[in-house]
Formats: sequence, structure tokens, C-alpha cells
Amino acid sequence: MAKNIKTRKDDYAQWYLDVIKAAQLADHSPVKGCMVIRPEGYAIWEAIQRDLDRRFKETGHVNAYFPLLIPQSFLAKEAQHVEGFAMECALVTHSRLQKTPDGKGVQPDPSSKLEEPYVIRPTSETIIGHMYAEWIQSYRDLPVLINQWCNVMRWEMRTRLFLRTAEFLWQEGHTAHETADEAQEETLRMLDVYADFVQESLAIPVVKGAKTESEKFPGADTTYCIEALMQDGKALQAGTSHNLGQNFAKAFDIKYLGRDNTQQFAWTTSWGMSTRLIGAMIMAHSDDDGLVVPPRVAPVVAAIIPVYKGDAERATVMEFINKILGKLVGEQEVAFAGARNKNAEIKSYFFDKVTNQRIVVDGRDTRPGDKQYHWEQRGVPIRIEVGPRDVAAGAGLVKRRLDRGKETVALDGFSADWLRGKLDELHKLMFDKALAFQQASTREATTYDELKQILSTEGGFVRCYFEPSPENEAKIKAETKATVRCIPFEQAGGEGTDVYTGRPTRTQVLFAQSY
RNA sequence: CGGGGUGUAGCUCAGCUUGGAUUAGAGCGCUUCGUUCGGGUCGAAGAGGUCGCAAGUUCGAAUCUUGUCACCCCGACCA
Repeated sequence: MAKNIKTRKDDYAQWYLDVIKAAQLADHSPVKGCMVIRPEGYAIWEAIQRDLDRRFKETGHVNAYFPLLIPQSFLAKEAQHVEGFAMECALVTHSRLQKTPDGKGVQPDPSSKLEEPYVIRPTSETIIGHMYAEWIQSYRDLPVLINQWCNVMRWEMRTRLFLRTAEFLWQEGHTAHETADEAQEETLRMLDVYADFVQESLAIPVVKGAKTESEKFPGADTTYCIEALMQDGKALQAGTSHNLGQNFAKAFDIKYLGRDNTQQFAWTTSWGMSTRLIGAMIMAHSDDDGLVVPPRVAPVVAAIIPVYKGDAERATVMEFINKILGKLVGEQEVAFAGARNKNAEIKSYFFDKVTNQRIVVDGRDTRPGDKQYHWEQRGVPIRIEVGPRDVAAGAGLVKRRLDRGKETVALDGFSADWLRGKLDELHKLMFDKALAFQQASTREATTYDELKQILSTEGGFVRCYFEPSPENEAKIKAETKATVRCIPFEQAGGEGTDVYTGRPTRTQVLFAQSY
């Protein structure tokens, strides 16, 4: 049992922080609400970026970069947008510092006060809209399909590592189209891209659906989302895709000359996913022993742990490990890595140079138990233990992080394909496990009492007939802390009784408490 | 911004009620040496703190008083 990690049952919130700390994914920073993403955590973000970016390119998008600072007046141009974000905007008001009168500190130089303050972007619809207005003149300029990878800042009152930080990393796609249909098609296409990514790479099952009026993005006509369920029964919005209609086009004057030679407003969309995904990944898969990383985004796919006493045993064990490595990563990489790792206690070998996934050999002078815990807490999918007994048997002991499963694999059994197969198998097991949990945690309610009962005792998703309305949602939230997570695409069909009003409705929604 | 709580070593904390033998401590972590090595060995030596900050009371303050700052938890807000 891990000594440094609280159990989920005892204190779920503390468990989450302990897992992050033990795996060295992130740290609190001196800046309130802002985290430091440590190398182990950033490597996971890089894997997410690489995979998502490929999917964006495959669907015809290109990357660009827009400024961090947005003129304050831009925020005011779209009425709902400013209302939604005004409360959490950080402002830049000066361009210079000067020494304080006592000479000990610094303060803003009053003479450097900006004519118009800048807002640190909470999202970039406005400044991108401004640029699109300049770039788009004709229907021939459409569609514009641009994504940017960047940081944004939202001055949250309460923050949690990865799930909600004042500054976070994300991607935001912004597209402009000739017709409403194309914009709608794009909005749904990117929602599918998100869902596929989260399921195929992070092994987290999601529910696709639409947001209600009160939960949608400020300035959108419609917001679609993917919702995931965490192990404590709370929901987490993993990604959103917005159909902005002509709202931003009208606010920023994005007009084009149409095929009929008349001026038209463009139809725009935006969609984003953030470092919150790392929080989702942790909460969906990890256990009381620490982090469990889905194999497809794991920076280290396997850790080899030598076991020996004395120099003689060490030499034979290491020699055998090199043979295993040769099978897994190739003789050439073993040779290259030898030079690269010269002075490293933990030696690192490329398993896949495209995804930058590695295999490590932990040669530190500590007890094998230490090493087991070390890699276990970091969520490495597979550990290979090699000691004198294994060398004698010509095999390695393979342990799986997910379920502690063990098997002995003969030297000839090791190969890159073998490892890929193992990782795929683990991915599938992780997804199935998470899916089984999600299904078991999705319940139906036919009355309001039933809804309250489920939410207060078991949590999870509650599916029920409900006609969304801001007033009734607010009342339900006040009583249950739960909100409509989405109106799922998959509807039972037919007519039912609204759990709150008792009136007939055809709409089914998913209620849950959320992060 | 409302309610509650906490500030002592890198981390978790004891000491504070009743001021003085505390030359400020413990466990973990860290460094060095030895030992051990199949799920967190053991031992020795060592580094590390103006007790959040400021003023006051006192012969004497981590301990009492006042002020101040920071952080945490619960609520309102949220990718």
C-alpha cells in the first residue's frame, strides 16, 4: 500500500492531489491559482497535443497564433460573451515598472498607463473574429479552418490542479463558413474528433450531447459537449464545440460577397480542449496505488527493474536486460542509448521516436521494492522485473500496472510488436473498465424525489425526462448541486413525464454533479 | 465578499493552555560511508529554522497582547 497517497474512499480530493504529487505531474506555484506543469505531466500534454493535432490536420485544419493580449473593447462587442467572461478577466494596464520611493520595491510607472487596457485572453473568439473580418472578403475565402495551441487565463475563485486553474493550456479551433449547414457540420465533426480522441487515446468513455441554454458558451447559438464520469461519481466536461451562428460575425463584421453578389455574414464555430484532460485522465483511471496512465499517451511505456546482489549478479542481470532491450527497441538503439545514458542512473531508450515513448531501465542503487513503487506511482503501464532467477530461466517477469497481473515472458517472446500488443490490450481493458463503471453509474429517474435520492446517495449520471429551462435548472441546482450535463444525442424517443414539472416532454437529459 | 481554520526545517507536525533547562524538537525526505537487495533493509555521521511579518508587555517571548499579511476549508462563480 502506498504510504504517501490517501485512499479514494477516505478523501477523494486529497487522493487526487496525492496522485499528482507522487507522480510529479504538477506543483502549486507562487502565483495564486496557477500550476507548474512538471516534465512528467508536460510529457503527457505533449502526447495529447501530438495526437489531437494529427486529428485536426486530418480534418483539414491548420495552426496559427494570435496575441495573448486583447483590447478591452473587443470583449464588449458580443453582448453575451462579455457577460460570460467579464468576471474572470485579468487586465494589463501598464507597460512599465519603476522603483518605489523607498527604493526597495517596484510599482507601475504611472506615466506608462495604457490608453486602453488589454485583457489577457480568456478565449480568442474576439481577436480572431477581428482578423477574420480582414481576411474574409469573398465566398472563395471560405471556409477558414484555423486552430491555435496556446495558454488562456480565467481568474477563477477556486482552483484545482489541472481541473480548474487560472491559467491553462489548450487548443482553440476557430472556423468560418459560407453556410449555416457547413458550420453545423463542422461543429459536430469536431465533437466527433474530440470524442474519438478521448476514447481512443485516453481510454475514457464519453457521452455526446448538447448543452442547455443556461450551460452553453457565452455567445454561441448551440454548444455541444462530451461529458465523462469520474470515479467519485461526478461528471467532467472534457471538451466543447460551439456553433456560433452569425453572432460573432455580426459583432466583428465578418462579411463576404456571396455567390449571388450580395454581402453575407459568415457562420463561425469554435471548439476547445484543455489541460483539464489530464485531470480527467487521472480521475478516470488512477487507483489507490497512484497514477495509471493510458498506454497511448504514456511517456514511459515500460520500466525494466533489475534485481541483484553484488557486482557479479549485477553484470549478468544487466547483460540479460540488454538482450531484452535489443528485442524491444533494436540493437542500434541499445548502442546509441548506451552513449546517451552514460551517466544516468535511470537509462532511457526510445521505443517509438515518433510518439517519443520510451522504455527505461532503473539502475539506481536502491531496493527493488523502492523501484516498484516508484514506477507504479508514475502509472507506467508495464514493468519488467529481471533477477538472477529470470536470467537462469531465460525470461523476464512482466507486471501490468492496471491490475497487477503477472506473467513470465521468455527472451524470444519480447519484441516491439509484442509490447505494442500488450499496450493495446491494456488500453482496451482500461476503456472497458471505465465504460462498465460509467454504465453502472448511469441511472434513470422518473420522479423528482427519485432524482434527488440518486444524486444524494449514489451520484453518477441520472437520465430522465426534463424540459430544460434556466429557471427550473437553477432551482434543481440549488437543491441538489446537480446540473444538466447535456441533452444526449442518444434519446430514448417517445414521450415521458418531466421529472420537475410533471408535464409531458420528449426531451431526455443527463443530470449530474460536476467539476 | 460572508462563515470557519492554520502559519515552527524541503514535507507532515509536536511544543504554546501555565513565558525560563529548548543551546528550538520529532518523523519522513536530502548528503556521505558502510550494509542490504525478488514489493518501501539497517546503522553511523551530516546539511537544513532569525518559530509568517511588525509593534508591544517582560529581566526573559515560538509561548502573552495588538496589528498586519499569507494560505487552506465551506458557500456564491466556472474550460
